[in-house]
Amino acid sequence: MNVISRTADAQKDSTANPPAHEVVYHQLRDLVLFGELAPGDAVTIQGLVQRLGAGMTPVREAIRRLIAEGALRFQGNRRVSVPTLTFDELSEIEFLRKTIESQLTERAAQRVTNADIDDLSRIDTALDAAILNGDVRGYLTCNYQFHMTLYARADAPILLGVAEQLWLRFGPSLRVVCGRFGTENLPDQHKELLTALRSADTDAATRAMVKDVVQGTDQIAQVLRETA
Amino acid sequence: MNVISRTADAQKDSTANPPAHEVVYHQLRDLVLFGELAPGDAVTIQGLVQRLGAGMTPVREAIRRLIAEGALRFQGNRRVSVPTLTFDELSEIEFLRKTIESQLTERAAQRVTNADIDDLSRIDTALDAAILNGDVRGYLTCNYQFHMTLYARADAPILLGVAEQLWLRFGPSLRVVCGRFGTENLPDQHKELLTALRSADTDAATRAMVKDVVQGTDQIAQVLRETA
DNA sequence: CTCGGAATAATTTGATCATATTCTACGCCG
DNA sequence: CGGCGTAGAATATGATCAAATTATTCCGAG
Repeated sequence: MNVISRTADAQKDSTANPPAHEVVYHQLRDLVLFGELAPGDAVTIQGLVQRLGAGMTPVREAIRRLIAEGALRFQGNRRVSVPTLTFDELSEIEFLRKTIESQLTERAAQRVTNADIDDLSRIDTALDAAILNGDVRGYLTCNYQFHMTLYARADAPILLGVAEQLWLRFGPSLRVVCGRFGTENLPDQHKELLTALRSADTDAATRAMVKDVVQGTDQIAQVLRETA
Repeated sequence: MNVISRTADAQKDSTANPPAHEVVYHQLRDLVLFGELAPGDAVTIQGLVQRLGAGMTPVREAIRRLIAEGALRFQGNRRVSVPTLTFDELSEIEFLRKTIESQLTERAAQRVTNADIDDLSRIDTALDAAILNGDVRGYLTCNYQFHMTLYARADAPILLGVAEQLWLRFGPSLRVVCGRFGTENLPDQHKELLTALRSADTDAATRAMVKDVVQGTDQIAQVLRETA
């Protein structure tokens, strides 16, 4: 039957080893997203070949892909680097995040189940723990996971893709923010958001999300001001 | 002096031959954007190697880049194809285009010079000629050029980049629209837009742009409805 | 004699290609 | 109808070529 072959395929897919360029892409993506690479850092092919123990071709493809997504910047001469945000770019990002992520929150709020909210709660608990321990990497990953888990419920792949791209753009700067302010007073409107979700208050949820976005953007802006 | 060496460099840059992967990228991009490739068409590496007379590596990179931009779709098995839009995706695109392109129009309207408006006028004239002649390719390129020339004045690189990605997503479907309706009654709120720009009426300009977006989206939706 | 600057040499890195390997899909045979 | 083998395309590697930045050296001026 079709069902059997489908199951066989699914099993095969889960067992399938993902292609190298995919693996390298995700590794490099996380490096950018969680601030392992600082703004302005040079990204060389051969450096990544050694760092990740991969071949040249997969590394090349991963870099191209991340350039297309705005996570890396092609400097005209053949050099590639992690972009440094300008004020103007940051305000563009703020505008886009406010419209897109509030839309994602609105749609997600209408679709979340109790199990979803419990998942989000668990992530938020881990996030709090990371803040207490001063675990910057943990904070960044949990925060990202919290937002993306919620947005995944919005059932809007294109909006989600754009949102992911925006996060890639300010990821490196966010790491700098943590280094500057410490993990104590970082934006966390998650409690407010969770209670809004539990009471199915869509408006309150989107308001909380916008607050979270603005707060995060402001902190990055402050660091930019100091650096300049 | 520094000035002299800089000028020499600039001259060298203008003469510089662009790398092959860049050339292939733009060729393939135009193929998608102007509907040379229909939705659902398979995109093979070797097919492009022959069609464009390029090497494998540049073609690979161009394809990856366009996949990252949403212009092509990776089908899980190693196949790549031109995506077919769904209704849900189309409505996401409409939402994003309305917010982003109206924002771009607003910013551009505050910055355009008379020379810019004259440029836009010229493009619009060429567009009208293409419509009269039933020149689909000419219509598509002029229409794209009209919008992007305006948006370039907005001085907002990130917004512009997202807008370009969205155009890549519905480019193939737009070609189908032309094949279905002919070029006669295609969306063209450009006259209204131009007069608004001339009188520096920002609100009227953004209203005209939103109308243009909605009209285009509706026609695609109609074709999708018929195809399904 | 020392210092600054420009031209050039050397090293590093990116771009491209030819080739081997692996995986998918299709067709054939049991 | 299902499993196996083959064909063909995509993936990945390493070598080779080209470009750019860096380092060095040489010359002239102070």
